[in-house]
Amino acid sequence: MTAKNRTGTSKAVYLKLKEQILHLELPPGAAISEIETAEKYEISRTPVRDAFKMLENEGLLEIRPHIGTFVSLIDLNMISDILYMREVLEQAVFRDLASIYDKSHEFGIRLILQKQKEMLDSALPPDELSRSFIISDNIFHNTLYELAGRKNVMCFWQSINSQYERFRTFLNLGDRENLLRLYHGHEILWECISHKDYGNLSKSISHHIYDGFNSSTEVVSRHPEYFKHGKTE
Amino acid sequence: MTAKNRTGTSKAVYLKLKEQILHLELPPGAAISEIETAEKYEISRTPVRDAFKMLENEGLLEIRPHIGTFVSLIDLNMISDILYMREVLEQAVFRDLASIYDKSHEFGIRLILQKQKEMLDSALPPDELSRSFIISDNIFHNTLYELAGRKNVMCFWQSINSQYERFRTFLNLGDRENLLRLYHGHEILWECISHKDYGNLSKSISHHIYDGFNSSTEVVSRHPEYFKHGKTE
DNA sequence: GCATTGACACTTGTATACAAGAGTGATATA
DNA sequence: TATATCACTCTTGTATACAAGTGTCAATGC
Repeated sequence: MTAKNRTGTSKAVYLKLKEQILHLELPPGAAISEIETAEKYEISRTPVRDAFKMLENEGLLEIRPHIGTFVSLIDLNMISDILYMREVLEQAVFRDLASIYDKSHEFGIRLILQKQKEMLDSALPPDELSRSFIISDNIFHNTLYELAGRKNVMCFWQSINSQYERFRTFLNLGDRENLLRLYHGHEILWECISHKDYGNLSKSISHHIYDGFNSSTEVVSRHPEYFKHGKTE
Repeated sequence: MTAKNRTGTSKAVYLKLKEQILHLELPPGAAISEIETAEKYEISRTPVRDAFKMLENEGLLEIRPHIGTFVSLIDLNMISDILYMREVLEQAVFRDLASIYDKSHEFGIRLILQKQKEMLDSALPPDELSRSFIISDNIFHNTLYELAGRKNVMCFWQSINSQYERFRTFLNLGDRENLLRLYHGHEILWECISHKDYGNLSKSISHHIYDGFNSSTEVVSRHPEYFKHGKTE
């Protein structure tokens, strides 16, 4: 973290902290101080404050004036609603994409899918595999949104996706078995789109999204302190 | 703007500026300086900067480092995608609401609708009528989301709704005739929900949302400098 | 006349000092 | 012993000084 930059310092801190939060190195509920962070990266409080505000906007931090700043607890109700939005939006967007699908779209998508398959067949260490695959997963979805002409929907989406990303990491949805299921989900998704199979498209999207989430109760109960258990309404 | 507060100053400035932007008192493209704003409200640059960042997050300001800060142009592609998301999400949420509807929901909604009717029948000056009605319009939609048990969806929604609000003001969708159409849209919407009339529900939502937007080209062409006419893709 | 250059006035980004809320714990008092 | 109070230290909020990028425009050299 060079201290010479006169621009981009805030963003660098933001990205660094975000990574640590998403990978649970900064666990939910942890206290995080402006001064501490500033000293750690040898910068002043100002860019740190900027970064904190950005993370607060994404729901990853909770700033309580004159008390402290804390990594936000995982709000299962929020996660549920995020998945709901994703389900509804993707069903609509991908249905639109299927309706305008033509052969020219094939190549780009096949390329991404093949890359994912190669990753899974490779001998990458689990941690690295997981990280690479999730990046490629995002690219896959981004590309579909873009082909459907709904780039803005994707843009907006990324701003609230952080909380779900963290949850996904927590569930350790990154092991090989889960990644394989994700990959097969992608293949099925694309089959449905390219064959304009609207009936199975909706079902495969819902399954793809909620896969893993519904079987999370057992894992969640092992770290109750990470979760917000407010009023269930 | 009291300068004695040690908390809440940023938020106050944010709300004030947001109001001015949404009501086009600060028109799209206008330059707005941190120092100027700070002097105007007799505070320092710090809370002004915070407010600017918040508005940038909502897409209402564009901060160009070392150049200046400008009220963002209205991006019609973005508006289109926002309406699309709203259409898709509301169709899903309201359909869910219809499926769990029972008589106990009736009273609260009827109360809101009656209030709106009274507004329209009153002799309020157009400006005030418009403002009050839009607030009540938001309450109406909020309540429906809440009844459907999707409060978080609404929350998230409000964070990207600002740009649409501004566009709506620009179109002068606040005149009595348009407000009446909005009101009738509400009545029809609620009829569909309470009678579980799924077929007409989707249609009336789409109509309610796009009403006014499609007839906007003429008005838009009168102020081309307010709009972003980037690549149409 | 034209192009280049450099001083200058602006902007936002960053660093730092101070203000004030909020919790903690020791101490004085009943 | 129980309780209230006050000092201390932590936090974030705000004010201000300085750094550095960017564009303007006039002066200078050709």
